[in-house]
Amino acid sequence: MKSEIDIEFSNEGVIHEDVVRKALSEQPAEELLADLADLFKNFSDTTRIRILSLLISDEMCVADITAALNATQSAISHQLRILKQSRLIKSRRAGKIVYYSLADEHVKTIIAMGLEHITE
Amino acid sequence: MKSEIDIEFSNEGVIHEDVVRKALSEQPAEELLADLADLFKNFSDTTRIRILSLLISDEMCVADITAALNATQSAISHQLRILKQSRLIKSRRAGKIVYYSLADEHVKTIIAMGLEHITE
DNA sequence: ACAACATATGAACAACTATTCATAAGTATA
DNA sequence: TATACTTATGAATAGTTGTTCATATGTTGT
Repeated sequence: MKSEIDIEFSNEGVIHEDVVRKALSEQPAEELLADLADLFKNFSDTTRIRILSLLISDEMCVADITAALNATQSAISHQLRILKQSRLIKSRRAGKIVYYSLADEHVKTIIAMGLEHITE
Repeated sequence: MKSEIDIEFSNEGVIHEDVVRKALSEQPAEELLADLADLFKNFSDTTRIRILSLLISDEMCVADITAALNATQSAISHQLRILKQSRLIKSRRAGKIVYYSLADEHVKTIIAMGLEHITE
């Protein structure tokens, strides 16, 4: 009997079965890849990446972000919500004002990584 | 006269002018951020990230990718075109078969980076 | 030249997304 | 509590995007 793990895929039209089998066995779990796509979705919109880029400098309140990006308060607020739900940013309230900041260092690293790729 | 660089932003509603000024002065160019968003767009779709993840293991032909991902040949082909236009992958032809592979190491690094963020 | 096979591409459609507009919710101060 | 101010949110809309279907292009062998 075989000691190999059984990898499932439709054999239909496969040309190099060994390559497919190997690649699939080395793949991260399907769910991880979905989460990964969701993570990168946050960086795939100009408004959101501009917000994140601003927050690398310092924490900022909604009004300041809005002015800095020359956008609508509503648009910024909507995007902040998305970023917060993805746990990339966090917020703290001081009276009427809500300050947003990066949730951890990863955002910095990912953006730096991307910039490196582009400006090489 | 002032020796500072003049940063433009609508003063409307600004609360902490110094913070806005500082953040804006540290920002990458507008165009760079747009390119960055475009780069991450490639990783923000499950099909595309699954393709990239497969290609980390080895170069693969369209038929094999199609089978491995249990998708349509057309869908894969369309996404391969997008990835190629973004210069994340390259292709070589051997007869009827076209093999795709990662264009450079950055893809690996970016995916690894993302996985690290998720699985921490 | 023809048949068989691998890949690419254009058009159409459904699903998703970002913005706007109007308004609500939360907070401070008079 | 009335007002002004900051932020959040729901609905509507316009624009974008991924997949499918049909078909074209390119390649090999007969």
